[in-house]
Amino acid sequence: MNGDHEDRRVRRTRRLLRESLLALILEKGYDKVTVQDVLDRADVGRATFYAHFHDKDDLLVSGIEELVASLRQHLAVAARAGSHESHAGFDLARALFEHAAAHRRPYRAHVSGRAGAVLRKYAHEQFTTLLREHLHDVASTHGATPVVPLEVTVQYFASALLGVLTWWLDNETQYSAEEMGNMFLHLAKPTFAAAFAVTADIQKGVSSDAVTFGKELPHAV
Amino acid sequence: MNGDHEDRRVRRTRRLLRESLLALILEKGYDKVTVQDVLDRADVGRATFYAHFHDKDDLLVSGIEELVASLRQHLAVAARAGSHESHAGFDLARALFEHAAAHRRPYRAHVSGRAGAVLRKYAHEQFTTLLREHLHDVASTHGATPVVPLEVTVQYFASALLGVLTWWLDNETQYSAEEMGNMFLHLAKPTFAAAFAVTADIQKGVSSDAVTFGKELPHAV
DNA sequence: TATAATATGGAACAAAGTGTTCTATTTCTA
DNA sequence: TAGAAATAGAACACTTTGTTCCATATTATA
Repeated sequence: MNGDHEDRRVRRTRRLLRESLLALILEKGYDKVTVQDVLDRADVGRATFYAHFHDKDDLLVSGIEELVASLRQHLAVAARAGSHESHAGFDLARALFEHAAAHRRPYRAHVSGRAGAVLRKYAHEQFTTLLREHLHDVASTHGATPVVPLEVTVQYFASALLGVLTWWLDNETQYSAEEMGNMFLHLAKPTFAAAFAVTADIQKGVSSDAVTFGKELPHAV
Repeated sequence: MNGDHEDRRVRRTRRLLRESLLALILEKGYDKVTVQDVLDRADVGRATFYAHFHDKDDLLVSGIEELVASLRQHLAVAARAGSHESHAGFDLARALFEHAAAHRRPYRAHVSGRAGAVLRKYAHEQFTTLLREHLHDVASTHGATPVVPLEVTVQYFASALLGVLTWWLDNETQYSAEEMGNMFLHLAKPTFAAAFAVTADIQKGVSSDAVTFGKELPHAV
């Protein structure tokens, strides 16, 4: 059987390349790093590089995938732990800041301003996917009807979260992960309430001033 | 007197170069556009290009500056018009979406996902600067004390706004500028309230559950 | 441990792009 | 119209990219 284990040389090469790129991003920013830089730093031959990765972007993405996997796992644990209190696992944000604090180096390289356009886009996609699933769940579980098109809310939250996180990563942190998480939640929660109309409340006529936007609901035009 | 007027040839050259870059960004995305592409499209000589701009980024930034100037003017007008109603010119957002709708092409090229890292960063800086000034004004005018560090709120709003705008630009719009502005405000307003504690209310003890974050206020730690 | 498989290093390569310099020519302003 | 200034074009050295070939090394495994 071999299925699972790569050749030791392969593992070594890929690890060296990923680590070198990471270090170089932190030093010069992704856009200014050349393949040659990575080769020199990793002390790996040119032909070898192209045997493993199609180009610089490919290496970059490969590097972040393990970080994303690690984050997803961390979030899953956090979701299970806190699902009964507060806003139904809404402390995903808190968990994210914790995870970022625990893996500050890769986060700075891959999420902050030092990262290139490729990764910012990738990170944004990860966040929107996560939030889309989450909001969808919450909506159907709590019988909440979107007042604003769900996708707009998703983009809104994902961008705000990514933006605050990026700022925190790029500015020598004066706030702890916990503080950041709490601040974000404090800002986000009221919006969360505004984005959905709880069906029960509507029946009570409480949400009389709730306006519905977009074309999702027929009577809204 | 010459002071104001550039040589007609200079105007023509710069205009051609900017327009060519704009068109090429929309076709291929900024990162894949080469100086040679711009030269060919504009039918301008290589030496001429480098007589005017230091490099591709320089041309890019020069191109966006007139857009920003135009936006600032539009916002100033909107602020004057609506300063008495609603949240003290908070409909800056509405005005932004209007402006973006009126200048869709340059917005798509310079703000959306097709733009490079350079411009995203530039746009983010413009937004934060604008918001920072605005929130500062509102805070001092209305005697509102930040509950969350002002810079965090700035980053939060700027990112959310830029994110929603980008999404709107990149996805063949099904929503009008007015709808987008209204949706954004609907999401943002509650957060705005949560970000500040109005001094008058504090004296009445209404904000008893307001938590203060960060190290800005001495008693918060 | 011997061997067959395979990953690596190094060099050489064409292709594409960058930014500079020089000169002849065209176009502008005054 | 004349002098000033901008432009086109070509040639240049330089950097980076991605590929190919082959000798050498390391590895898994029988």
